Amino acid sequence: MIKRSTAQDVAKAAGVSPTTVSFVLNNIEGMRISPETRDRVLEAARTLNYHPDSSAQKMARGKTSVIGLVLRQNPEKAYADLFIQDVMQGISSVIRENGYQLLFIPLPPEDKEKSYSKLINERHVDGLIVSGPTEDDYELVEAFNDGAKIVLMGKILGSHIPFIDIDNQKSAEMAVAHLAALGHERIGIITNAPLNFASSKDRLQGYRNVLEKNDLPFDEKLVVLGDRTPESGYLAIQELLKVEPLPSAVFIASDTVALGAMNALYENGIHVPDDMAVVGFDDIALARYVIPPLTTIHLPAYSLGLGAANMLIQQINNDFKESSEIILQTRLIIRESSGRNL
Amino acid sequence: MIKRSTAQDVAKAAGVSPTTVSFVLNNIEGMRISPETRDRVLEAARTLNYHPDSSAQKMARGKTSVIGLVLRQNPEKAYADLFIQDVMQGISSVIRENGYQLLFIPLPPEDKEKSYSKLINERHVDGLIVSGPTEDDYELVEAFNDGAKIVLMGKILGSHIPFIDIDNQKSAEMAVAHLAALGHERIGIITNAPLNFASSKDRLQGYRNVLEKNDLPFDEKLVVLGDRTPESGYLAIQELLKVEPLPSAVFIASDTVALGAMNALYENGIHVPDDMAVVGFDDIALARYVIPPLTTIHLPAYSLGLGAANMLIQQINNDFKESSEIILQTRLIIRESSGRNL
DNA sequence: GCGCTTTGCTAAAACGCTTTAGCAATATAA
DNA sequence: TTATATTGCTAAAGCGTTTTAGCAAAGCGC
Repeated sequence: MIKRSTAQDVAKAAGVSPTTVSFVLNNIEGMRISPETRDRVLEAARTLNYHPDSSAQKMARGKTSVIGLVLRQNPEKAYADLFIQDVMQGISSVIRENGYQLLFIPLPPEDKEKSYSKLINERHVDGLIVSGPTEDDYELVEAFNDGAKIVLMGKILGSHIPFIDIDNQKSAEMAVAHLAALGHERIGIITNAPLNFASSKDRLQGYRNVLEKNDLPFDEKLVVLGDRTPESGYLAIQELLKVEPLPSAVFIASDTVALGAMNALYENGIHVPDDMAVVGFDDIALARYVIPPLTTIHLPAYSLGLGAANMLIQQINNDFKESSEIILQTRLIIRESSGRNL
Repeated sequence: MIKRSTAQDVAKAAGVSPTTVSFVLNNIEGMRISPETRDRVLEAARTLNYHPDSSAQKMARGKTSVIGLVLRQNPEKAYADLFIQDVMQGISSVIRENGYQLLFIPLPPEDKEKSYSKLINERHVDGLIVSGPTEDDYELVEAFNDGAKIVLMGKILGSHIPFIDIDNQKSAEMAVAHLAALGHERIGIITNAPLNFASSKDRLQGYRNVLEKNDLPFDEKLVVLGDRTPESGYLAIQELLKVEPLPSAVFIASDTVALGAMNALYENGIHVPDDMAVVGFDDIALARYVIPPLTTIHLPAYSLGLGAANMLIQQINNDFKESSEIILQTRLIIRESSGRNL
């Protein structure tokens, strides 16, 4: 194993001090370095294949240049929810630009041992983007109050943690209103996740609002909980199929869950949209390729990631340009799974 | 912002030296610490909410406890290939157990600026799992020869880098042989990725082998390149539909690509499997939920991730139990998309 | 009471960088 | 010519750990 070369080595090779090496390599302004010296250092660094040790830099500079994306889910499910992929793309794009790296952190909700402060205190990360926080994440609030740099995707009521989110309630209303407008009077719902997630609760509320506005009765039996995976949708829709009388449409508050549900419908010989209209939520990349293509709510996942990363970096730099509470617009994408007027 | 507490602070609070703090907290054997002192240190650490600074530990210990998963793809596509999700799960499970963390590193093939050695030399990571290396990744070989700890998922011919892989050629043979056995005589192929990826090339070779074995002619027009995404499949299948005479079956060497292709078939009113039989590759979680459910080659993605992580950790510890070349078994999963005998 | 071992702890160096303060040499101004 | 500014660099401290070497006190055998 060839030994890594250090700033010392470069300094010696170039006949200067490590200080000068640091100045040259970091392009420090205001430090006068003659062009010849600069070239010599650069040359030495290149021939020695020098790369500064990031840990040493962290120590010296007091920052890590790593930001963490924490997914408040089991590791098994963390990667299952497809919309997170677009989010990651958005985050990646700004992060790279600013010289940060992304650390991926699945953090199961039941993991209660001071995980956030651990993450931050151990200086693994400069800041955190937390996706899908639960409603009662006291530890997160505490960490933020202790000075941790945090941006939420979603929100925690009553906290002052900056967040970027969509209007889940209004978006769900759009989805269900579409179904109602098509003439459906008995509409089921499969939630995206358990109800301790704010997004689930809000989407369910949106569903109820539309029923009320259209004088449709609310039937608890038509509410089934999903849990982010196709599997959960596959199971959930079976529950719905047991209900009498059968709904003619279902709003599934997650495309990923909807994929599983649609398969179960197919297996049961129930045709979408003729026998059962379906509207999803998220507009994952695959939604357009499902058979039949899925009517859904377009959630600007890429922008969500982009915005969150921007907010976080601003926060880290104590440089607040934008508002610390951003709500992004969604829109209804009508494809085939919702069918036509009854 | 409440100041982070350091080992110094704990030492002072417990009335001992930082050395003792370190001994207690790391449970160093052979160092005699009285139970009372130990308790005092532990107590102080708890009340001060002490967490060791990971960078400082890295410096002192010379290791980072982070391993990198590098995806040899554009960041845009890195998350699109769904099978990688299962791989990540497998990796995560061993990594957690061993106290490592996962750093996610999309590394575009065109990114030629010494990226691997940069990663390793900057000490961001202790080791690397490289997914889908291209055939001619000299830099990777060089990094390995320089002592970097690397495990490949896939392989590079002629290098001695440990790898874990499947037999792509044989697996593709299974897929195409299934189609041939059903009576198809004109079978197309959409590759999973461009042909500079070893897996693509091998799968194509498997396809050719079966044609030959069954005395079926090889027609270049029936070979279209996919590129890991549903979009690429959507486009690729249209190429195939222009060919005269039309194939009656197609082997799509990636389920993710197949999803897009199947949608295009649907849009063109071509029924799967009656008008066109389809066999995929990977057996992503969704394959079972596609309509119609996808016949495919089950690739043990989880085990792949698990095995790779294990091999890497052994390599890091210079503790070679298992072989450094592992081939995992695949199997054909027959669902509906391949249909019945013609 | 003398040497020897064991116990329980600590001092100090090391890891590889950044950054502040400052110094010598040269250039400029008066 | 002397005072002052500028240029081009470096010494050394500091970041928060781990770890090696070693020291004082206590215990033990004789």
